[in-house]
Amino acid sequence: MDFRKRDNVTVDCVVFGLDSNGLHVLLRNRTLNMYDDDYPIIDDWIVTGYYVFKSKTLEESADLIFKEITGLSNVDKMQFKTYGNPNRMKSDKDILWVRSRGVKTQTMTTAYYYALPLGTVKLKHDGFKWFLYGELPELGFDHSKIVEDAYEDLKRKIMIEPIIFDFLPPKFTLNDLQFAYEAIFNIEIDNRNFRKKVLSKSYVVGTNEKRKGVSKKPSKLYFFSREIYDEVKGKDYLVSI
Amino acid sequence: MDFRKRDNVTVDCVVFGLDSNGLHVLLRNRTLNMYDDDYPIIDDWIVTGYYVFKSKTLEESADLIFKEITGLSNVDKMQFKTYGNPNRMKSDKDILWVRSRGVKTQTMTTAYYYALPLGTVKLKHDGFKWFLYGELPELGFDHSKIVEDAYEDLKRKIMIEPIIFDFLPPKFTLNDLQFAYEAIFNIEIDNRNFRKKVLSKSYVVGTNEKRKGVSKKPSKLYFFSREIYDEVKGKDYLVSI
DNA sequence: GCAAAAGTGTTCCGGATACACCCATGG
DNA sequence: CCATGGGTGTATCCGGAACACTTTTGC
Repeated sequence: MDFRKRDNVTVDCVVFGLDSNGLHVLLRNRTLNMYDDDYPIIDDWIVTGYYVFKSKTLEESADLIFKEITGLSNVDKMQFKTYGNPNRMKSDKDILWVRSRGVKTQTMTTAYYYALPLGTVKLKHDGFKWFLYGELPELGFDHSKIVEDAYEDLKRKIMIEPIIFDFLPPKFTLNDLQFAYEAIFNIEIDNRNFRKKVLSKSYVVGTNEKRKGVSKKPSKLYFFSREIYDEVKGKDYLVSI
Repeated sequence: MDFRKRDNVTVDCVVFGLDSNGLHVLLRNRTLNMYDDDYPIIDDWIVTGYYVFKSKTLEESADLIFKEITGLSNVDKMQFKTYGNPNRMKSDKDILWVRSRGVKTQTMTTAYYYALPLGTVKLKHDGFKWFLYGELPELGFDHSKIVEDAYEDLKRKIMIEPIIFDFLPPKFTLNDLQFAYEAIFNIEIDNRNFRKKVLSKSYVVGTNEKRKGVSKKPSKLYFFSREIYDEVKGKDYLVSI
């Protein structure tokens, strides 16, 4: 394998996680101490990214990073945009930080996002932290824009691809699913109409199991069948002019 | 300006053009003669692409290429995907051709598409040619896949962004617009329902002008108002779960 | 005056919305 | 037995789909 890196190309991974508090983004602390360990001159947050190895595809490179930070494999991802402005890094902080690492400032980056239930990730150390999407801190580089673009793309794609299920465990209740939509779009949905609509989809399949303990009345569990989805999807192609 | 190139990054431009025959793609002939000028050992077609200059953004690089082949500026474009498989070029032809040009085989490419009325382009020489989308020839590299991806992305985005108007001249008839949809989606649309729907959009604005000569009864001309569109668009955000 | 494309209304159906109460369980 | 979230049905409305004939001009 060719372990050399393409020294001007990186991959960035925006990780979305959902729990009962809402939609989160996983960020990594960016710090730089110059003279005094207690007073970092840089202390903000970034999306995790890294260089692409010459022998790897972009997808493989993204998955390597994702596995590094979450421990997970085989999670769906979406490539949503490539950023190639040679002046992407323009703030003093960005240049300082990048130089301190001995890397280049002229990099382009291809950005991906991942979606998962927040609880499935065990963070390695406190350099990583989940932030509610509505309460993001100051981000380094152009990462505010990247996260925003990821979110916009997510909202779009979620209406035409079954990404929503990536945010949920394999078995979920209809109320879980409704909450996922509500949290991501920041809207309220009528419960009865929602159930009708979801149950009309053949690819949301009921089980005989019930989730107990959490609430008072046990709730029925469903799962998403990708097989059925793949069969059905071509037909209801979105042509509504 | 830094005229050095990023020697492992290119930009590819898929150019879609519409005329009364349907949706076309602009391709460029790829030939290689080795021993005998009359018997090229490579003679197929590719999408136009080129290296990215270190001082340019990806967008600027794409526009340079686009201007080079069409003579046009300020045409909307869509970045739809970045291809980063180090083994993108695997066929003998591809490797032969690339080596003959003294360039690298390990390149990634960020791909854009452009949409315009076919007639606005004056082709410089017969190395370039328009092909009906349904009758594409054999393409070099992974360009069949790229063109296909571009088309899929186009069909998707066209439903949620006003790209359709890029295919038409500034002033167009409702029947032109209908034909554009029909050609791109390869469907038939009811004329009466279509008119009702389009006329309900405030951003399709009627003029007092009529197009004469082409057909028997002169037809009313409309234009697309981006100003009105931008005002209105936020409101009807696609949330239909 | 006729050929050819432009333009126009009404009915019907299905999916979306609005809305309020009973159910099953754990404590 | 009561608190809590789970689960259910109906009436209305609106946009989409189906469908055929008249109008205006060039020749």
